[in-house]
Amino acid sequence: MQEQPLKVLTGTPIADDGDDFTFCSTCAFSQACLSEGYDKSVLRDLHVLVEHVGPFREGDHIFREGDPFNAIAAVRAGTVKTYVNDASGREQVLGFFLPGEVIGLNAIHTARYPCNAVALDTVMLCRFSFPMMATLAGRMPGLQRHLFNLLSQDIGKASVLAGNFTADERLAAFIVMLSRRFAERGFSAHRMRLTMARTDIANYLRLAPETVSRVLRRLQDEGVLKVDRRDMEILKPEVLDELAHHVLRD
Amino acid sequence: MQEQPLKVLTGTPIADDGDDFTFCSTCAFSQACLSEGYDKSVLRDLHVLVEHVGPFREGDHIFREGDPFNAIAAVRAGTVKTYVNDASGREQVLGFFLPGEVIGLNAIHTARYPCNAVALDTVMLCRFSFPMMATLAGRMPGLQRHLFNLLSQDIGKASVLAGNFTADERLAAFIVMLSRRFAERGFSAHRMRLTMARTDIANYLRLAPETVSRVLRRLQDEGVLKVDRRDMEILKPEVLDELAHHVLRD
DNA sequence: CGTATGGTTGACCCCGCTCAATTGGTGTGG
DNA sequence: CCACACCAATTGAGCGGGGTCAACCATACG
Repeated sequence: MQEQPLKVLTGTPIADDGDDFTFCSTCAFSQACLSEGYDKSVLRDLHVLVEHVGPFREGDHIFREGDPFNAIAAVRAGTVKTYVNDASGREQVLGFFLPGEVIGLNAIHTARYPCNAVALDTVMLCRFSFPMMATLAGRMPGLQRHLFNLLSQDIGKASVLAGNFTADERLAAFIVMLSRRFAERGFSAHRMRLTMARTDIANYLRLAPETVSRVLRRLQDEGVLKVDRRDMEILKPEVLDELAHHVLRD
Repeated sequence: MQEQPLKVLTGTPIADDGDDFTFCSTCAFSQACLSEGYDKSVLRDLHVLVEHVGPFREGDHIFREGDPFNAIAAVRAGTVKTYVNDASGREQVLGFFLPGEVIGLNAIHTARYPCNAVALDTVMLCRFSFPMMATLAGRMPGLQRHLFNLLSQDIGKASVLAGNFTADERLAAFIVMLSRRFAERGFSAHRMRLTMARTDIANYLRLAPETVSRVLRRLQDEGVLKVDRRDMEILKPEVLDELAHHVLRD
């Protein structure tokens, strides 16, 4: 498999499309075949179960809680928010998924989606039929290992929510994580567009929207951030890292 | 495979031992072979990679953060606590594992254990070499599916910690979950022994030990619980369910 | 323009944390 | 068998971070 020329990624985070024998470069599954020396027929098997779907528009639901599960999906472009409605009917944000990340992994064991997924902007997806993928994984050790890795990785992901951290620490950790995830996919680590509303961030971090507002204001006053509406620039990453340190432990 | 006579389980939660062709009845893997009609040679393959280890005594470590990962383990008897040390060196309890539950699943993708595991009382384990298990899963779709299920199941497990719930709700949810997990394995749902210290419960729920104490006291005064040291009796399950309702959404 | 929606700012209050003292159960040595 | 120490658990007093409620502001859209 050939190395693809590194695309200069600016502006809207959108992954390149790949072709019949190459996955999108940011795709979570691209490494599954790179690591092993599979011939083209096997790769074709893997690609044949990939279905490009979308675009979804802001507010469109990708799946809803209780829907029968049959596929996981990698985000190609845009941001997906997952959430549930608690006993009182209030929304509880579970996570945000950026390009290259995989949604639906927590639906496997119940055969139904345990949460809702909604597009926060224009979203493109790669759907993978999970039964077919599992079958294929039986023949491709590399793919099986990759699936185990993806699943295992997600188990410890709730660290920002767990632990009783201060509002400052939570928000700092949230921003640092966003920054890292963007950087991993080749986007800027310092300038980013927050595709989610303040209320979503607050809800995700289990804070009041007012608190998020106040903390952002203070960080801006201290020259750590520059926030204009949904555009954010990180001016002093080291201050954020220091704050996030307690949450992220690194 | 024959149905085993249902053992009357009282007192100490300890799983029966199984034999060469039968898993311990409470084991998380017992269903992996029951569902499919595997012949005995395949079952022998599965059993041959099971290694009974223990006993571990109270305070013994089963693995430590950073240890190289090579095996997952099902708890046969006793309780295992997992925890990490945060940036300030303070302990952060991640979870408690009862007989029949599996530890080590979150270590797969890093190839190192991301947390510590310690025995809270006398603990017996079944170790499964993970590389061997993964290989075998390639030939046994039922086993592969079971592993996917176990992993998927664990992704959403942090619900008691996520969400900003009151101390009452958190503690009630904790007790209800413990009760259910004991009941699932055939132990009493109403009388249980708390193998973990108050400080561990508090730490796990992200509350101060004093708060746990006070809530338990109030629940006892209201006749919901009877607590004597580490022995707990649930007198009004419906009150606990009502409190836990917001956390567990059911 | 007027209206709607999301975001910001201010005033007040409550839940749960902190600090400190006390109890009680358990183990140990004389 | 008792005296003592040690640690977990409990109880009380006081306080502060962040939630709640309310008003205000700004941008987007008809």
